[in-house]
Amino acid sequence: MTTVSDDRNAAERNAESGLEPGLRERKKQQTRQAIHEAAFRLIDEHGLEATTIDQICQAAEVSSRTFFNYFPSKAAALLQLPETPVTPEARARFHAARGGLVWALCDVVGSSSDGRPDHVQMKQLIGRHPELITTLSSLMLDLRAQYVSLAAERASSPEQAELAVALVMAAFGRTMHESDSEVPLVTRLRRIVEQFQGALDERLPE
Amino acid sequence: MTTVSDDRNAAERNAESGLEPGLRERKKQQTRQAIHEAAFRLIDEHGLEATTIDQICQAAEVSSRTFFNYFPSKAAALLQLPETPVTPEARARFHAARGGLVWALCDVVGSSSDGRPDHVQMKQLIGRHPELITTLSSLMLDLRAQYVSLAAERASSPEQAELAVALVMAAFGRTMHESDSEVPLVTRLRRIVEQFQGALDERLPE
DNA sequence: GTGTAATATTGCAGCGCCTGCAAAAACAGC
DNA sequence: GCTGTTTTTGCAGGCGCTGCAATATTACAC
Repeated sequence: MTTVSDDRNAAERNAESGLEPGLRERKKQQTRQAIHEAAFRLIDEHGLEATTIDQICQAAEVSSRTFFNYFPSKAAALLQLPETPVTPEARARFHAARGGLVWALCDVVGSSSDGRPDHVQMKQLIGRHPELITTLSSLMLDLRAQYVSLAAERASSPEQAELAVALVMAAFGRTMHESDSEVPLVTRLRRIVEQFQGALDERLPE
Repeated sequence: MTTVSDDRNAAERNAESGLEPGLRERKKQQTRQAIHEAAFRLIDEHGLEATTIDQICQAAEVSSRTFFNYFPSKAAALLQLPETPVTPEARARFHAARGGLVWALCDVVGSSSDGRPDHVQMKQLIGRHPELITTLSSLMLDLRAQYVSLAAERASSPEQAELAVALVMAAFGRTMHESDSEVPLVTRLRRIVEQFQGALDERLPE
């Protein structure tokens, strides 16, 4: 029988009590980071297709089975997308943002990606390997769903929420093709949305 | 040694001389169609993930190796995207279209899909299985490239061509979520692009 | 320190997707 | 029928990914 009186696991109790993470948690983060870095280095060197998961595991010194305990796929280990990009702060900023729904979404999407510690290296990697763009967009599908439900909080209809997200995600895809990594993503997103505007107003249909 | 005097194969010689296709060619089309129909029926019934390629082959009465002689993947057999959606007629219509670049692209993209013999059934299938939308968009990537080069023929810059295609493809993705299959795709594309316009003009940024 | 529960890592067996290669079958033209 | 071409098929195998059970490691109470 167990000695603890509740049904929460150690990690939850730890997070709730605000204590520093124990050895176990530190090792997990360390393993996760080792896998990610090995994936990054090898894929940057040989490409996504040419790099096998076994090679990554060998470089990270873990078994291939452990790899899948941390990431569901090779691309996930490389890109390491946040599980919940819509943080409470992002949600607050979204509701406080001035301008239309699309522009508010640019803020959220842009800052969630800019906030990553290695976002500069990621941009450079994607710049060197354009084929990763399609991989990225397919991995972003569940993130996209979160953006849709966020957008629905300000949209007049669910359709309008999906419409706005579709626009911003299309703009996000375009930002990947640009090479100037020093400009913050939010700015670049807004620029592209403005270009969308220009393209649509170019000439009205008959 | 061979009895023909040139290095072209039978199919090319046939197409060039305009003769009716022989038994060999007819059987190929027949096999292709059998695989496609089996894939369509089984996936519609059990879903994309739950249907294995071996099941499709069994239903189509071909070996699994033959399957891959016709289609590179399960989804490709189901959707059977045209290899060249930009026909000469589509190109002519594109250049003759009035209105801006985006609107002209709507014509091409819309008609290339509406022209399919089974486009009504495909729409209904996608309506019943929304998860196919992501599969479809990843398969459309090379088609997208063709649209980009087509757009470049009328665009003032390559960037503008890619921008316009990104917009139209985003609109195309939205059309998949609608259920009214009787309205032609071109019309629905234009409607969504107009909604894009409205969403962007909703309120200008500060 | 020791014992026990919780958690992480690993090996293994296995399914499914997909490819190259070479043999066998089917077709085309004479 | 015979021959060359094309298609089909079987086979071997790599790779991605998952479930399961055994093992090793950490956490905690005593």
